[in-house]
Amino acid sequence: MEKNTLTQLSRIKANLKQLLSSGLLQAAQKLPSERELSAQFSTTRITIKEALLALEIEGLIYREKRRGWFVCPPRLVYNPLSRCHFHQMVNDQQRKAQTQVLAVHTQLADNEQSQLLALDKISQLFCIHRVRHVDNRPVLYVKNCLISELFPDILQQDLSQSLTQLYLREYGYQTQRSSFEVTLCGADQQVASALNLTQGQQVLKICRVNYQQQGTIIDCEFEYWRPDAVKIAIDSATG
Amino acid sequence: MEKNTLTQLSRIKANLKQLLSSGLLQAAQKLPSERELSAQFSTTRITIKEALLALEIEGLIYREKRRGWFVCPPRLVYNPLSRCHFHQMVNDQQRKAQTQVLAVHTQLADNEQSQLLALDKISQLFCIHRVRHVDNRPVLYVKNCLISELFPDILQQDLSQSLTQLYLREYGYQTQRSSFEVTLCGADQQVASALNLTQGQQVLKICRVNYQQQGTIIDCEFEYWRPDAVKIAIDSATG
DNA sequence: AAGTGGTCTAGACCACCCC
DNA sequence: GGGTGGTCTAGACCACTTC
Repeated sequence: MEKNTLTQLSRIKANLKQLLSSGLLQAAQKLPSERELSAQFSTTRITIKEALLALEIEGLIYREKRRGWFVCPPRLVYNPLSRCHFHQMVNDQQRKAQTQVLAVHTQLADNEQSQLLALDKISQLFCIHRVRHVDNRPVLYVKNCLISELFPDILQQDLSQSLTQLYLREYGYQTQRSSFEVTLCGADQQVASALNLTQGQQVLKICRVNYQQQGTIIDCEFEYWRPDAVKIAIDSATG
Repeated sequence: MEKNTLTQLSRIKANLKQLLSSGLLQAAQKLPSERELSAQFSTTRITIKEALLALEIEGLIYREKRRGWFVCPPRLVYNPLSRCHFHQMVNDQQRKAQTQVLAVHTQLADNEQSQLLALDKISQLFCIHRVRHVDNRPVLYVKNCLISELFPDILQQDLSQSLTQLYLREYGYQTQRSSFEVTLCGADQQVASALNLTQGQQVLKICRVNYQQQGTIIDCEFEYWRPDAVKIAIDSATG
């Protein structure tokens, strides 16, 4: 049987949790600095950091690189099978959505992309990199990869809107079916910088492939979410 | 622009990654101890630990409490919408499955359970706690909560088998529809101890509600996965 | 310029696992 | 009983954000 050890760590965690649930701190508000907290709890910064990391794992607080620790706002509820687009989903949940195009380029499909898109020959892709905000916080980095032959001149369009709607309006492609995978991974330089993370911090990765009416592939998408910002919810009835 | 700082940390991570991809270490094999590694890399245990934690986030290695660090075996691919049961899913992926019943008890539904089960009055529940292994590693702690009125005498059955099949065979309840939520959280004492985790380590939580033919609720289920052990994959066509 | 988190050193004791 | 990771101290310098 395990002893019920009362460590510094659990004492600090309990205190901080009480502070968070007391409502003294608003959502997205900054916590005192690590140095201040270590003074208040008469301990070292390393121990404080461990306590903060534990609360981060529980989804109570989040970090912005070299800016500090903040209280988590409520999570966005996200159904990756829903045909509803990002701005509508966010608005439906009484939050404010924003999308910013970071970069657009053409490239040859790499291994991962070729496999997801089921390409049997080397193909040219359009890649669209965007960052999406909820209530002014960047929470999602998303890269869409499209087979360029199927989307002539799409790079001349306004790409900060819903791509799903753009596909339908300009090319007549409607998402009929999609498949996706969810994993956790470390943020690379690009993702980290867009989401104000430290490189290597954990993000939730969703790889999705969209299929149109005839069953052929439209595009594939790589989503990298701040893990504290989202809750995946799926119902087989409403697929 | 960010400077391309070459830290100790990234040096150690790169070296360890090379070691892992070299194939010198087999899946589930133990890494050298933190003290050994800190000597090899001429650094302190804290820095080594940070490097190991980073690799844990990337899903390359995992910990067992006070036993050491190990190489991650390939992930189990899991579709929570599939009607396929655990043992079959694991066998289909050429892995070995095992289920162990930890505890069974009756209790009154708490808030979370009442809400998931859509109970409008205080109800008695059967709760079945089990741990599931893949290739002899405990990777999933699962708690099933059933409304006791609907499942007379179920506690006399062998509960290490598939409950879905038991529901069908003994009571005629077939899962027709299910809904679920995915989040990350810290492991509590029970979960941690069953999965050889340290309390507070991150686990992937899946809350699921199953509905039978007539649309009424069968049970709800709380799954806690070792995050490195699983990859969620869903296809709207095969739902 | 001041303050923040990110990284790092050089130790220590403890609870628990394995032999 | 020896070795492991878990926890903890008391500092330090650096890169970056904010003012």
